Parts: sequence; structure tokens; C-alpha cells
Amino acid sequence: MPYKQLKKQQMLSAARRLFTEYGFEKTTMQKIADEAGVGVATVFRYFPKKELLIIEVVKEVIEEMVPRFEAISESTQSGYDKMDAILDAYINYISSANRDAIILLESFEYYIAYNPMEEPLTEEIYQTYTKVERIIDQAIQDGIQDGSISLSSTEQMNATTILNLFGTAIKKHAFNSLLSNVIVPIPTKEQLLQLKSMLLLYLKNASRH
Amino acid sequence: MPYKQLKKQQMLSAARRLFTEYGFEKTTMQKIADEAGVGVATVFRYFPKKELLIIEVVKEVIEEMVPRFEAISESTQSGYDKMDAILDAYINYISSANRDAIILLESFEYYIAYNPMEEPLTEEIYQTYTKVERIIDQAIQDGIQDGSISLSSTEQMNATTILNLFGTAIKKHAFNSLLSNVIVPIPTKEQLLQLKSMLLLYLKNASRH
Amino acid sequence: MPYKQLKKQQMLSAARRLFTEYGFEKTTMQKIADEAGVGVATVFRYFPKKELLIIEVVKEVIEEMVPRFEAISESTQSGYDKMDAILDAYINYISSANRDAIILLESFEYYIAYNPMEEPLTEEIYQTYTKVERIIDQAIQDGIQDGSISLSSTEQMNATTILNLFGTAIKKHAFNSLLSNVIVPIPTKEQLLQLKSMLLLYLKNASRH
Amino acid sequence: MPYKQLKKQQMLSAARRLFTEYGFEKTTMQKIADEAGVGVATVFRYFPKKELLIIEVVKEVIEEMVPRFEAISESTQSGYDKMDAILDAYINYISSANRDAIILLESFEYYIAYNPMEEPLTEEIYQTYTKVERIIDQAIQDGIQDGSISLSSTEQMNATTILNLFGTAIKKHAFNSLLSNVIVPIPTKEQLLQLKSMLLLYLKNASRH
DNA sequence: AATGAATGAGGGTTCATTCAT
DNA sequence: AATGAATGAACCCTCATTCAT
Repeated sequence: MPYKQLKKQQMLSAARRLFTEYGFEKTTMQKIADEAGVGVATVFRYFPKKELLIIEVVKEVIEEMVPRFEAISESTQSGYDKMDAILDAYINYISSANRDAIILLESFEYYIAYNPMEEPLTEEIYQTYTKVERIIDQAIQDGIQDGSISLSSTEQMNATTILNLFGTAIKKHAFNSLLSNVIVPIPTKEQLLQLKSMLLLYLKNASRH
Repeated sequence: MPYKQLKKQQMLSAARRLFTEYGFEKTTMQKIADEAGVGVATVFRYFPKKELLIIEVVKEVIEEMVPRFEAISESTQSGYDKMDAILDAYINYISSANRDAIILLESFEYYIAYNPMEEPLTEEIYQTYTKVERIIDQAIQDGIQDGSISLSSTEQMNATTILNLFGTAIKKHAFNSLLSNVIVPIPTKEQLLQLKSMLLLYLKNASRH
Repeated sequence: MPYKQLKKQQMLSAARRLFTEYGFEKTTMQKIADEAGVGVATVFRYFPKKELLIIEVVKEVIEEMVPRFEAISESTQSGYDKMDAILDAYINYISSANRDAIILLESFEYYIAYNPMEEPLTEEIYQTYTKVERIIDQAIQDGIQDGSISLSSTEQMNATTILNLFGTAIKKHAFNSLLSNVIVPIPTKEQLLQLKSMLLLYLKNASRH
Repeated sequence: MPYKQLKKQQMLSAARRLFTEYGFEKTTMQKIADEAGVGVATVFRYFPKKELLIIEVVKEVIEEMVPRFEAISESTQSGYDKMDAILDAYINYISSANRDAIILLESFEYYIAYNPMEEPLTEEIYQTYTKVERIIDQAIQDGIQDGSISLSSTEQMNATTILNLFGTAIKKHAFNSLLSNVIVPIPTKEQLLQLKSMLLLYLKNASRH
């Protein structure tokens, strides 16, 4: 069992590396096989379609990511502190080695835009995707109940929107940083932390304006 | 001469339509030729490489876009009002027919990520890209000078970051709305307008906190 | 026009030769291209799927065949003489160079048994297939009306059956003769002619027994 | 020993089922292994080449078939009655469950046409194939000697030819009935029985014309 | 002995690009 | 100048067969 799992993991890792570096389309099954040190047919044994390999890689990435947010969600901090932690997690992601993860995710969103897949395949991914949103919503709810966040119900919707846009932007910027030659300015970590302060301030005081 | 120009425009339009709908990679030169009502070889006469056609289409899109911001920049309003107008322009873009333009741009950012091109080709695009940023910066500068915006120099950097993130997020969301099956929640126009109010409020009052 | 037609014919001929010699499955598109002296992509330009090439080859074969029977059908001979001519045509086919044609047809029947195709593709072939049967039926009808054939209505059905079986067997034997190593005895032309005499005798006299 | 034999039989049966339904080429060794409930490697232990498995399946089919004819041949009936029985056997075959057997045989004839095998492998099959012919010949001989059949020596050759053609056609029609979408008319059992009567009549009376 | 794992050779098909008219 | 025709390189995927346990 561990051997089989090992081989599979080897291929997934090879695929992940190549997908991250060259993108899904430019990475051929043959190259993945070579990188993993196996034959092409072996790759197809484990992932009968390229699509399936892509899906599995993306799932892996997401599944590494979500627990961090879940851990925060399930902690005993105040809602406000949860949001603080969540935003930190976002920001740290793009400076860490796991930045690759975000690049892959971002890339995938583009990929499916023009390579639609059968629903069942992507279902699980979408499930996990929304999980993060629910976690954010929940943190806000928690904060409202424990008094650490004060937002009217309209403001609450806005807060979600804002945080979503923030997440979107962070991920996109992480992706942009892939491009060695891009000129779109990448925000520094300090700038992002400043922005975080602003957002937290908003969560705390919005309704007091 | 107008005939030649016409033919070229016809091809560009065909390409743009197809690129927007099917993406750069899935759109073949043959389909573009068909859509434009010319032969493939003709397309290659005008655009010797697919890359070049892509570049020209993207340039066209950007060049339609920038003047709107430039017009605002060159108007006689206060810096604050310029920012107001700029944010409006952003927001309106994604609900208008020109949403297609944003989709194309976003798509292009992914495309070059994995299909790096010779610098000279993309140079002009990057030039134009940064132009918008400079316009934003300028508007803020103007506002500070005319007193309609009050930001310390640190805050000013933050403001630029924030507005960049805002732009990034808006564009990404416009792209997401392409995906019929995506679950990532698209913000409503109202939510975006609320967010705009917040940003403007920040520009006005940041330094007074 | 004639040039394009020529190229297409060249490929069809190459395909036909190879299909006849090696069968549909063992003949690759690449080999066909080589045999025709063109690139693979060119073959695909004219026949976007291998299936379509197969269909066209088979159609060509059938269309060469049917007119012979139609000519007989439309001639002014008595029904009996038509049958005589039809049987002759059958028999001559398997000894002539056109024996290849029958091999191909027979091979095709096997091919579609396990490679079912979309109806519209095979429709035309089936149409033509049944045409021969209708011609036989018509010849018998003609013979009955002009008195050259005497069959009761039951016998008429039998006659059709018999002639169908005869046709089936002839074709199958022609195919068998492909197999250099086959031991199934191939009937000689003389034997077939004898059999023809029997069948004609039956047509003339059946109802008089 | 019985265990080994059992396993082997299981594989043969699985192969036979799949070969009949999907053809030799479209049936993979893996599917056979699955259907037989063993590993692929095991199939290859017993049948080192796919060819060998095909041969064995075909042999099995033939060996089920021939004894029926042999039984008739060795019975004490008149030659005429033997022929009657032989024709009945043929006809019944194609309506019975054993129709599958004929489909397989027919399929095999096409298969070897384009996948020639080493002589020794097919030798046995050809031996058995001709056995049926010899049985028919023998029955006719018997009939001539016991007076139940009257044919001159030329007629005797014709009779063999006719009966061969009859057998060929019957088998081919059985195969055709596989094809759900075929339009070639399948003769009914009644029509075949009528034809049988004719043939028997011929055997009895040919020389009296 | 039995088996799942591994694989290379090969097949159909696509597409940017070049050629020839 | 305009174009349809031509094409090789590359891609995804399959399968009989061998290997290692």
C-alpha cells in the first residue's frame, strides 16, 4: 500500500512541479512521466485522463490550504481575532514557499474557464472553495455575537464582499509574481499588513461611524 | 489603403471575438480566418505569428480602455473627484458590454505567464498597463495638492496599493463571471459602489484618524 | 478542381489498396499518407476521421459495382435473361481483378460489426446495398410478368432467399480466396456456372413440379 | 490439477464471451482477466500470446461443433438421411444459443485474414474445418452406395460445392444477425427449411433429369 | 503459482506555419 | 496580394506484454 501510494505521490509531485512552472497546457503527460521517473503508461494507470491528474493536483493543493483556515475557525478566539488570523494566513501564504500553491489555484481558474469539465470532477473543488468563504462569514458572525465585531446586517454583506475582493486580489498578485517580466506592481508584505489593519479597523468600527 | 486597413480590422475583430469566447489557445488561426472571411494565409500575411495577432488584439483592447482614464486625469476636477470618477469607470466597466475587454485582458495575463514573449512585443502593453497606475497616482497627488485628499506620504503608498488591489480584484471577478459554473460569488454592483464609498472616505479622512 | 479531385482520388486509391491488403484496422493513416505520397495532415484534411475515409472507400467500391447490375436491370431482356446476366455478373466478379472490391466489402461488413458508426454515415451504403436486392426482386417480378419465370408467390420468396444466400456465399468465398493459407475449398468458376444453371432451371420450372 | 484446469476454463469462457460480444481486436487481455476474475499476468501464464488464447477459444468452439456432425456421420442412417440431418444441424445452429459459436467462427475467419499466424497454430483448426467437409462428402458417398442418393460423379462435385456454399452462407447470415443495424435481409428459418427441401430433392433426383 | 505494476511502441488527431498558385 | 493546400511535429491515450513481489 505505501509503495503504491508513494508512486502516486511521486507522480502528483512531478505534475505539480511542472504544472506550476509551465502551466497545465504546456505540461505534457510524457514530461510528467519523465520527471516522475516512470513510463507514460504508468501515469495513465493512475490518472486515466490528464484532466483527472490536474484535478487531483488541484485538490491536493486546496486540501493543504483549507485546514489552516479551519484551524482558525475552530479555535476559541474572538471573531475579531479569527479574522485577524485569517487575513494573516492569506498574507503569509503569498510570501511563503506555498506561494506555488496559489499560483496553481489561480492557474486552474483560468484553465477551467476554457476547458470545462464534467461537474462531478470539479464538484469537490468547488465545495472546498466555498468552504473558505463560509469560514470567513462564520468568523464575522462569531465576532458580531461575541461583540468583537460590530456591523449592521448591510455592512456585514459589504464586509464579506470586501474580504472576498481582498482574497481574490491577493491570489492574483501571487500569481502575477510568477511572471518574471511583469510590470504590474506587486504589493509589499508591509503594505498588505497595513491594509489588513484597515480592514480590521473597519470590522471593529464600521457601525460606529 | 482603407481596404487593407479594413481587412486587418476585420481579422482583429474576428480574433477578438473568438479569443474572448474560447481563449487564446483554443482559438485556431483557421477559425479566425473563417470568422473574418479571409484565407488563413492572409491572416499570416498580416500577423506572421499567432503571438503577434494576440498582442495586437490586446493592444486594441487596452487602447480603448486607457483614454477613459486619461480623460478623467486631464479633466479639471479636484483630485478627489477624479478618483471618484476613476473608481466609477472601473466599476462600470465590468457591468457594461466592455466586460469582454476585461476578460480578454485577464486572459492575456494568464497567457503570457506560460507563453513568455520577446520583450519588444509586450513592452508597449506593459507601458500602457502602468499608465493607469500613474494616472491613479497622479489623481491622488492632485487631490493632496488641491486639498481634496488628505494623506500622509505613507498613507499615499497604501492608497495606491489598495486601489491596485481593488482594480485587480474587479478584473478577476469580471473574468470569473465568464465561468458559468463557477461558485466564487460575484459581487453585485451595489456592493462595489459601497466599497467605492469606503475607499473615497479613506482618501478624504485617512490622516485625520 | 481536377487537381483537388486528383489528390483526393490518390489518397482514396492508396487507402483502398492498403485496406484491401492489410485490412482497415491494420492500415494506419500514416501508411496511407506515405502510400499516397502526402503528409498525414493532408489525409486528415480530406477525411477528418479515419472512419470517413473507410466509408468513402467502401462507397467507391459499391458505386463501381451497382451500375453493372442496374444496367442489367434496365435492359430490355426478359426477366429470366436478366437473372442469367445478374448471376453471371456475380460469378465474373470473383474471378476478375475486381475481386478486390468484394474483399473490401466483405471486410467492411466485419468491421462495422464491432465498430458501429453513426447512422448517417452508413445510411448511403446500406441504401446501395439493398439496391442490388431490389434489382434481383425486380428481375424476378419482370420474369413472372413476361412469362419467362414461373414461380408461385411462396416460391418467389424462396427464390429471393436462395439468390441472397448465393450472393452471400459468393462474396464470402471471394474473401476467403484472399487467405493464402486457407483450406476452405474455393469453388471453381465451372462449379459456380453449374450452380447458376441449377438456379435458372429452378426459376423456370419451380412451379411446374 | 482440476483447479488448474478450472482456472484455464474460466479464462477461456471469459474470453469467449467477450470475443463474441466485442470481437477479437476490441477485447483486451485485461478485460478478459477481469471477467475471469484473475490477474492479467495469469492469463499470460496460460496463454503466452493473445493469439494463443484466440486459437484455443476457436478450437473449443469447433470442437463442440464437429461431434454433432460426426455423430450423424457415424450413425446407421442412409446417406440421404444423413444429409438431411446434417442440413438440419446447420440450420438449427443459427437459431440456437450456439449461434454465438458461429459468430465466433466467422469472426475468426476475418481475423486471420489480416493477422496471419504461424502454421502450426492454425493447423489443427483447419484440420477440423475440413473434417466437416469430408463428412458431407462421405454422407453423399454413402448415399450413392446405398442408393438413397443418385448423382453422377460430376454432379457429386457440384453437390459438394452447393453444400459448401450453403454452409458458408448460413454462417455468414448468422454473423450478420449480430449487427443490429444491418439491412441485409436475414432469411427466416422457414425459408431455410424450404431451401433444405430443395437441396435434398436435388440429391435424390439430380441424375434423373 | 499468481498477480498487480510498469511500460514502450504505436495510433489517431490537431494546428501553427509554409508553399504554390 | 490573396489564398487554399500541404505538412511535420507534437499530443493524448491504449494495449500486449514483461517485471517484481
